[in-house]
Amino acid sequence: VPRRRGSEPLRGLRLHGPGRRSPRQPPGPVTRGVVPAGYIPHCLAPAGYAADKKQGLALPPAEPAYAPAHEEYGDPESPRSSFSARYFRGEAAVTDSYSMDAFFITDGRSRRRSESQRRGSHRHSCPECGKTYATSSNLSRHKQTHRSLDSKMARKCPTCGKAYVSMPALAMHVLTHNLKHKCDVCGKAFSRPWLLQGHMRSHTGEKPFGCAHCGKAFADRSNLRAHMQTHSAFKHYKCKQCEKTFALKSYLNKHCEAACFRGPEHSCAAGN
DNA sequence: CTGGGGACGGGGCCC
DNA sequence: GGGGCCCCGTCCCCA
Repeated sequence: VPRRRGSEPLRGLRLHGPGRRSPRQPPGPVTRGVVPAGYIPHCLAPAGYAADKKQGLALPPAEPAYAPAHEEYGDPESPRSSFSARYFRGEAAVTDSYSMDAFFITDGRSRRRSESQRRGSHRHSCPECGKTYATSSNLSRHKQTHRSLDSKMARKCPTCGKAYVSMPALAMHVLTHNLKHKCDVCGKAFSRPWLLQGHMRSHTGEKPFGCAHCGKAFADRSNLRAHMQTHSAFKHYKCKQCEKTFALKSYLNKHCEAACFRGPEHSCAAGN
């Protein structure tokens, strides 16, 4: 039995963020994930991938765990950067499990990205923030995110009135009102097929994402990522008020909200 | 109050 | 332009 439901009202003030909405939706086809060519097996295990389902969760032998040694998380906002560099230089271990290295540095997209970069393909960069994109079309979409909400280009969701300056973001949001993908077990419905896919794991108990360090498995990749951080001895998020440090940004946020800073007028920015 | 984990929406990117 | 997929961040619950 799931402990919580998306339909629960939001509790009190949050630092920021969209909050949760509650999906209820009709059935729809659940698209199977397809493992893109070049995917690294140990890092993307596959929610709902046929091969995996057959095998169930088979955690690979724990590799020499990760060395606690990833203090080179220089930027807490982007803990993967140095890993990526090492990986692509061939210095990071490649294993069959979700080791710290493997988990943080590799995913299909980053590999594809790096290959295209090796090929020297031209990147289109955003003049405002410097982010680069493979195509001018992708850059054009991205530029929309820099528009002001006051912009004439801003559009509102016809259902809830929420305003968006980015049309792809609006399109995505509109989908959240169209809950086509319904769980056959509990009836909960989702706007996107992969959300249902993830939800189904709460019924099946399938946990494709395993930690190579302790063997614990997770149904959600994001949760494994957070779990991996709990293995780290390094706490990169520091409270500017009391200087306590935390392994996860969410812990710091929670601390700021509950302990050092009370009330919306305070901000407890993550330092490091 | 902290740490850990389940769940899921938004944004980004590729095809 | 749309679909599919993934990461990130957040909300919430519980020990």
